[in-house]
Amino acid sequence: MIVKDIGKEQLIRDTAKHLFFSEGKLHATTQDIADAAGVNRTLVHYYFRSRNILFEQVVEEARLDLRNTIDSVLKAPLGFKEKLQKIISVFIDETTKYPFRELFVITETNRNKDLGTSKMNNGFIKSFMIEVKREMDAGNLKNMEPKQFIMNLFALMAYPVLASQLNKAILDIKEPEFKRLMKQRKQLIFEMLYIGN
Amino acid sequence: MIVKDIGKEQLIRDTAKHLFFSEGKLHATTQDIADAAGVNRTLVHYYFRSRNILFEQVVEEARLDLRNTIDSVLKAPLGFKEKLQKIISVFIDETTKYPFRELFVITETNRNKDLGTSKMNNGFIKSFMIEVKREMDAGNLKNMEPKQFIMNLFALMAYPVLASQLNKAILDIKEPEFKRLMKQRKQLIFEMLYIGN
DNA sequence: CTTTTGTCTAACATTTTTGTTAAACGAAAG
DNA sequence: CTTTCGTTTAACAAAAATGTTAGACAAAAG
Repeated sequence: MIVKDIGKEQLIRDTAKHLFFSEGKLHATTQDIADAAGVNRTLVHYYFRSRNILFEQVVEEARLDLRNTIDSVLKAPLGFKEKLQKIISVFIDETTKYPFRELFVITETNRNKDLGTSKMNNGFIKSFMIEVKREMDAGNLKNMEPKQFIMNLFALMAYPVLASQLNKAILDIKEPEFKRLMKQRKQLIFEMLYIGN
Repeated sequence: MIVKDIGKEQLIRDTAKHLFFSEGKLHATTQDIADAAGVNRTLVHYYFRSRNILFEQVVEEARLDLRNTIDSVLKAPLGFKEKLQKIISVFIDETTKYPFRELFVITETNRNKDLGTSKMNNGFIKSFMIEVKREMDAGNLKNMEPKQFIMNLFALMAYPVLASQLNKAILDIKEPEFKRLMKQRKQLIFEMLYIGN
């Protein structure tokens, strides 16, 4: 992992993120984090006072990153078709980079039902849903409730990476083939959803 | 929760499963489990000797249940169309009953990469993939690699429930509406995948 | 040079979770 | 009735994880 020299505080935060989001070690202890960062465990407490504070910060960053990722593409000034392609592209790139980030947010959002709710929803989704409805009326998308469309979109983008180990096990495939399949998916997902031309 | 009188051992196992799979409390301690089961914590150790043994048993049961669910429908002697409908129906019913079971299996399969692999894959998926290929050639399914089709299928079935809290947050909906949307999905997923008549 | 300041660490303390033991209890067998 | 045997529990022990303190250290300020 690339290490910034800017400071141990950021190093610790980044390492925690790396353990949680890239390696999927959801139960990593302060010791695990310190070891991975190559610092003394006490330093974690020096900067964050408690594991929980570090934890909260990282969860919050994850939730924000996820939300920003979604927002930044939803509000892009593009035609629907191009926007949809961009959403898929950006989201899959992000997901590949941090395969477990969404799993992490899911787990934490489940654990603390109230906390996440208010911080995720925003106006962009609503205006995107209106666009979706318009495209359905125009015959470019299969007709359904826009909310269903969005759930389908996220499902197709997120699930395969999220459950990559399980998918590999069920389909009996190894990493190289899995990588190849993931590459195909940007185009594939678009084709599954967009039936216009 | 309905409690069988058959014995505390099974009660403890069931309670653990309930906490893990239905409530999503992935980090429940022996104390949590004992409290939820209404038994003394020592009893957990009396029957299972260690938390880890109980844990392994429950993971194994989950993996087996998931595999059995998949197998039982895959090998059903039905035409493809009916089989696909049945797969979706059974899987969604199961997922609704144990919303976190797959999340749990995913998390654990991630944690212990080697363990799960061998125990999940089996012949039924392979023969199902052949059926899928045949239906693609017949023009009843959009043409793609069968493995992609299966990932799409699982994604559409599993993700919305798995990430229900996140979906509710993003789409700004409450439980009743979410339930309604879930009910619609059996038909919807089928229609998205099966383009024949 | 010495003082200050922020960073870092070892040693210690506390809390949380897990695991063990010895004994209590009640039902069924003798 | 008393013995046996599986179940259950309280009390104790150990381990794992978190949190605190006092002081070392080095670089910058005086």
